[in-house]
Amino acid sequence: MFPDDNASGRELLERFRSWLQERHLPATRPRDMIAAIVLTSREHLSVDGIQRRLREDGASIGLATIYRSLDTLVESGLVRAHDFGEGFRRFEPMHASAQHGHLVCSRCGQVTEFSTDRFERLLPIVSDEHGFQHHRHRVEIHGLCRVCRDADISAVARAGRPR
Amino acid sequence: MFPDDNASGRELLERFRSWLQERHLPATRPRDMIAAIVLTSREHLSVDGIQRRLREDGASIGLATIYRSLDTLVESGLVRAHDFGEGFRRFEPMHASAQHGHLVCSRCGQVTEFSTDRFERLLPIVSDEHGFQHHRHRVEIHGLCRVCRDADISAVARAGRPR
DNA sequence: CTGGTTGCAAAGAGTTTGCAAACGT
DNA sequence: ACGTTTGCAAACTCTTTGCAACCAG
Repeated sequence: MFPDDNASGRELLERFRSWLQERHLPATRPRDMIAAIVLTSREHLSVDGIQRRLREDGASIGLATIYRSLDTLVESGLVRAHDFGEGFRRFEPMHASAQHGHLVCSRCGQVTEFSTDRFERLLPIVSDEHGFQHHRHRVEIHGLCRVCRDADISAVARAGRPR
Repeated sequence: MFPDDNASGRELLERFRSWLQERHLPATRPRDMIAAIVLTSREHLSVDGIQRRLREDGASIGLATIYRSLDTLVESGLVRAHDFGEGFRRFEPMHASAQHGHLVCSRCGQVTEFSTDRFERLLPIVSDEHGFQHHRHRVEIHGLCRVCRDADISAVARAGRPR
């Protein structure tokens, strides 16, 4: 799916630092740590997940700071916020990858990306048909990821066994 | 898009009443009013919107009751909950209409449905490719509806005029 | 220095829950 | 009568905001 190294994450981090510099915004430690975690991640992290990683790195940074840094990152255009209907948001670094949809596991919350190439040409057509000015779209498939699906099958098998 | 009468809404309401009866659950006035509002609506109502309509109908029903009735409605399978990333949920009666996507206006919040016929066959394929067990999907287009788009164009024109 | 940032705590929005009183069957 | 539902208020989760202390340029 992606090359195995996270060169693109590092590059995003550099771009964010430049973005701050251009606007004469200070590159503080908390903000940089948060940016590094979000931008080099391959996951769609939640605020909770970010805080957990920060703690793993031995930093204790307030929640408000995380939220405010994420605002800045979104404003810079290098991060996108998603609401998968879980009751909280997740944040995705804008790697060079093209438009994509999301496969969301309803059980473990894991998010996988998939190419929406085949959909791209249809969406503007649909928008036009309804007089809609298309800004962005969202294509999500909710279900069970491979791991949870297999776990489920085993569970069903166990439950079905005669007692 | 739909026939102009709300026959399908009335039928849903009847089905809900039967559903309650089957499980010996009482058909209370608050619950029935909430069901009637949600099931006969062509809109994707929010809890706030439901409460407003209840007040218009001269009823004062607690928020908790609305939430609990919605739980029941969702459980009955006659209503589906949506999270369009607005910070609250909207509820949609499951009219006989086929699978559909949503056009969500980022300015006024209006939601329009569109047929996803052209997508239907692609989604299971994508799921399979990733070992995913497909339960449901979500196709949304966010942008400006016709009304807000036109308002926007006028505003831009005004702003662009030499002063 | 000076303006932006941080951390904390308090506030805010949407939603859920505990409980006694009221209700439907 | 019985179990369910209701309304209220309190609790809860995620997120935002106010403010004094702090830090980067």
